[in-house]
Amino acid sequence: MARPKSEDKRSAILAAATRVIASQGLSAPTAVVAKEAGVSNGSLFTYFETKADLLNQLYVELKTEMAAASLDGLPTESDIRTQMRHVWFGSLQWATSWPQKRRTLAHLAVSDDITPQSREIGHRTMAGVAKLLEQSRAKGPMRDVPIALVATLMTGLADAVVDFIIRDPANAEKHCADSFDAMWRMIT
Amino acid sequence: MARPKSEDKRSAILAAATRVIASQGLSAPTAVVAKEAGVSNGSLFTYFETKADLLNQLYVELKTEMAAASLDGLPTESDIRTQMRHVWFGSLQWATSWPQKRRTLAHLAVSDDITPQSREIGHRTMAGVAKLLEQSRAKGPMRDVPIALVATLMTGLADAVVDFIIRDPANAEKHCADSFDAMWRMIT
Amino acid sequence: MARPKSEDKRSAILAAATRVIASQGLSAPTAVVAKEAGVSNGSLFTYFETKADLLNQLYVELKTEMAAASLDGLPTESDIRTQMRHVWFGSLQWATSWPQKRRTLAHLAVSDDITPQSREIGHRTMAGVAKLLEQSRAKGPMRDVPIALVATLMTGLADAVVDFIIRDPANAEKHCADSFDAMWRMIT
Amino acid sequence: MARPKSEDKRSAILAAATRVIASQGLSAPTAVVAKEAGVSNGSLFTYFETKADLLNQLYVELKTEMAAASLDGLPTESDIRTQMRHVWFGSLQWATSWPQKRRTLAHLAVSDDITPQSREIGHRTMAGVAKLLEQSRAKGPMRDVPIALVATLMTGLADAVVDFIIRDPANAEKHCADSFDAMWRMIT
DNA sequence: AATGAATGAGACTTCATTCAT
DNA sequence: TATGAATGAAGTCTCATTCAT
Repeated sequence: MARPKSEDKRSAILAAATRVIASQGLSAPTAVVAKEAGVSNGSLFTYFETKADLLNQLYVELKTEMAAASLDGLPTESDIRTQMRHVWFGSLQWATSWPQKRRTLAHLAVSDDITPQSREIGHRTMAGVAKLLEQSRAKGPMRDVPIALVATLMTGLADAVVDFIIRDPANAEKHCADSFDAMWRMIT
Repeated sequence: MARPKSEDKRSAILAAATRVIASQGLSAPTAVVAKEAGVSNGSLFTYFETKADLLNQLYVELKTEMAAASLDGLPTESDIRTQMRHVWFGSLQWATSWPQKRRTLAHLAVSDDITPQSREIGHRTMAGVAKLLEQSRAKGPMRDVPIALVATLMTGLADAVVDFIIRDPANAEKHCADSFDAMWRMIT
Repeated sequence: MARPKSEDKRSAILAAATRVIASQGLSAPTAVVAKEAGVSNGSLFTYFETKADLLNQLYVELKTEMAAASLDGLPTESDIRTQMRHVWFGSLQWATSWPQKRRTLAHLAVSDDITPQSREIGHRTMAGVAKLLEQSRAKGPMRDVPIALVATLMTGLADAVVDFIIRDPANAEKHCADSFDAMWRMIT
Repeated sequence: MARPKSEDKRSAILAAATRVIASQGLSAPTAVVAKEAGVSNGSLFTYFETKADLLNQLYVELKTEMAAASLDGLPTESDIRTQMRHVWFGSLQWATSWPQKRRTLAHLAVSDDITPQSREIGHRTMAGVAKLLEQSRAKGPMRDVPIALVATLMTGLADAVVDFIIRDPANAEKHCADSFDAMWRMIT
């Protein structure tokens, strides 16, 4: 209860959790996370009530960060395709630059500990992207397809490319471009 | 002589594991799986040496079943698009008909317990689909993109649709059609 | 119930148990003993009702064998010292020739599974030696010490030498002689 | 800060283990040891990493205690025989005063869980006795016998007497004296 | 009689969470 | 507030013994 004293410590724990979960999976003990964060066993629980709570907050944090990376510096004056390309490259770049964050996020995304509320928040961070997407497909072949399906398809595509790039980082740039073209063909 | 190891029991355990993991996740206790299968705690371990072993065998089994569903009844005489459509509908249908299997497979796919060997086997079951894919994109805009990337994108797309359909099964048929069209635009 | 059919199988199990216990200790699973004996899991229990039963029978068998080795070829016409020396060398030789038997016997000797009855039987196999011992100390300094104590001391000495010889087998013969002299000084 | 690891609790666990192992053997469950120590199941493992670790520490502790009992109050100014007699009575007295410790030590001594390191440490605690022994036999009939063998013989003798005394404690004093005389005859 | 699958009690150990310091 | 020892429920796996074949 009450805001914990040190925001640094909170961040340290979240960062440690990211690293530990990336390498050990969600079953990583909280004790290991605490040690990695340079914090005591018990302190972790003054910052996060339960392990599930930690996981949820981490999920939201990573989702938010990813969204920010996609939208940062968006050329709002340019045409839709250019903006979309910016988003596509931004999010892929984030994911491939921070493989641990991306890996941990992937673990979290399938966890039963993540509440619908957290998922909803995560979803909302992507609102900006969703609007772009809406405009992109407005006059294309998917104009009558539920937007939710379109979004799902795009996300699925993006996830797949990231997986691929992580395994073959040498040609990241080209894979980004190729996949963007594919995605664009799909919705326009 | 002596009671032979019963194939029925092995199947019962795998089926039980599918159900239990779908609802409780990978951390489901082996004891629960055993009880659900109507088998004693210890018996599970005469059929599967360790829990990880059970998980791996289940993974291969489900992957194989899914591949079989996609390729079953493939109209080999028809044109590529028709065949591809058959595969697309087949695999989506399997996934939506057996939501528990699909959900469990999704859990298994991200588990650290699944060995590279198992993944390799799972991969190979999709060889038939891979060939079709190769032909599909041969003359399209992705002709110079690595086939592995194309396959990854398609799989990502399919996974995404399945997730979507599971949440909105009422319009499964339509979502299938829409997503197939999207996919086809992407590669041709 | 009823005598089991094959005496060979019984022996095979006892021999296997000797080997397995020597290397794995008393906690060796009965299943391992059975496999080592080339017999099925369940068959072991038609020859020995329980694991404890197997252990007890093995104890008696080994004790008996050791006693036989000591007394075999005893020069009953010679003087006491010569006979005693024969026994001493005989039993040490057995113990050093069959280190596994000796090791297993040592394990069994401290086990809580060995019943007083079995120990009594084991004790009795040494009766011949006891009589010799009785005569040896009759006129010596230990003539008024309880014979049981004398026997205990002698056994303790013998055990100790065997341990020593097993660790330094090269000079077995000399250690035998030295220790016999020591023992003889002790009781005469 | 925080509750410090309590030396009392560690001792309580070791003492409980001594009692429990004396009566149930080495297969005594850690849960029983914990309960006997008035400590929770899990706490045992904050003091001892594994059961084997507990066993090893207990072994070293008991060995050390026994050595201390033998050497405590050694009349270093007296002649060798007197000193040796002091040691002999001291160690026998310890063993007969603490039958549970002695019994547990006997169990531990034959356990495969005791590491060579622990045995080495145990061995070293007896260094003081070894020196005395060396002097004792210097001019006697065993002067050319390896000292290690002499030590082994003596230990074997002592162990045997203890076993005997435990079964017949009434005449402990006399058995001590008799066995010491026997031992002394042996080495001088 | 022989086989080996079936059983289920329990063993050791881990770990989220609490609480004394 | 920070610490880390304390807790005990729970998990995986083992194994003596039984029993269907």
